[in-house]
Amino acid sequence: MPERKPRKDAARNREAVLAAADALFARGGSPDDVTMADVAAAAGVGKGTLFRAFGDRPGLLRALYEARLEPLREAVESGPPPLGPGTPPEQRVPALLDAVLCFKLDNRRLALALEESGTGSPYQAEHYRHWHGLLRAVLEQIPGLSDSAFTAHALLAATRADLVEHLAGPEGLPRERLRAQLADFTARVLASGTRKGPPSAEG
Amino acid sequence: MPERKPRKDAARNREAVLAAADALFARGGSPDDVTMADVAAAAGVGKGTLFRAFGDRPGLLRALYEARLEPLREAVESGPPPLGPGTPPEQRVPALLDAVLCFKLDNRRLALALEESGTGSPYQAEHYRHWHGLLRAVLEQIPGLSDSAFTAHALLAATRADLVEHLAGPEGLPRERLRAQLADFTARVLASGTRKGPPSAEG
DNA sequence: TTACAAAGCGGACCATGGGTCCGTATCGTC
DNA sequence: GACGATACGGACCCATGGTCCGCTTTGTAA
Repeated sequence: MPERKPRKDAARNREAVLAAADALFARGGSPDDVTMADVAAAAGVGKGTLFRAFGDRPGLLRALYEARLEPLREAVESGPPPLGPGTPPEQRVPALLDAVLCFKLDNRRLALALEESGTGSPYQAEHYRHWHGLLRAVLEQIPGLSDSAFTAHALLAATRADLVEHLAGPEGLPRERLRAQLADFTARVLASGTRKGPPSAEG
Repeated sequence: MPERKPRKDAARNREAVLAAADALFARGGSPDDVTMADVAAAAGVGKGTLFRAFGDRPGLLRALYEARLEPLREAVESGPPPLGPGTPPEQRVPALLDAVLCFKLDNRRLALALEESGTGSPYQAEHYRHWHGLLRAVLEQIPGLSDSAFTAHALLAATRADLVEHLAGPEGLPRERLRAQLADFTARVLASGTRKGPPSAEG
């Protein structure tokens, strides 16, 4: 089932919808002020088209999110340090968390929309499992840390979209300050496992 | 405005609604399978009554939650150690987090319903601010910890209802194991501060 | 006990937004 | 150019939160 390619009008419409949705979510305001009808109208297509292309609202959000996430995913899977695979765990963990945080800062409304409008728990989502699995694996390589799975959950929880939104905007902490605080927190969690010298808290 | 007391049928109905909602949410299944109409029907009252008493859905959830939370709040505000005020911060922080975790374990569906069906972000909720403020104040008394506010957020994030639900059930980690993991994580966060000066890159 | 206003009741009703359906238009192939 | 497959689009459906208002209950005061 090598999924035969879509017709070209279908492809065009798909792109139009993604672009429109992107623009709408970018505009400030609560994510669920953006209705599916709004998106369809902004894209210049009918609701039927929208739903056929993405299945349902979470599907659209997911598609958007994945698209935005792609570069980061690539950087993590096959990029240079400190994100890429060739990085010592002690540096890679904070780098990963910082990257996630920055991503959520850069895509606040979208991340928010996805987490709150998701099909049930965000923890079911494929992309969460991906990040959690990765982080867990890296944590596992750091000696002196037990419960990598839980630690990964707990660290990722500190980057949840609604928390980030609460802290960062509007009129909240500046970006760099938030990054520093997360880095500090991460360092504390990692430091306690390793007995020896300071892990050079800088990423 | 010394809010004159409600009529007794109103009081009775309010209780009936709370009891019914409690029972309905306790029954397994997704929290939003429980509609307001369901609650009204189960309580044997009309929808109008329900909405007059609680304003809206989040209002009902909040009322239920607060009621359940009351004993814990009391234990924290004026109970004996390790929850009460007379406890050294190093012991009180883990005790508080453990209490929150246990509470969410004991009231999973309800906590879930509240967090996901809340009016926007859970971080706006009065009860969150309460816990955060308290935890932050206690953390502040521990030397060597910077960014108490962020630390409090991050620690509380590890007890979020959907994460707890994801980990604990169904067929998940047993209660004691989860508690142990959270305790361990908390200890790691606290331990790292007491060793030396602040390693942070930003103050 | 009766009278009567204020408080409360309840369920028909409304608005909104996600999701479906199907007659019509477009595509792409022969 | 013709014809089947694919896609379009917006009218339509329906669940659910929330409102409205004529009727009932309660509490009080004569």
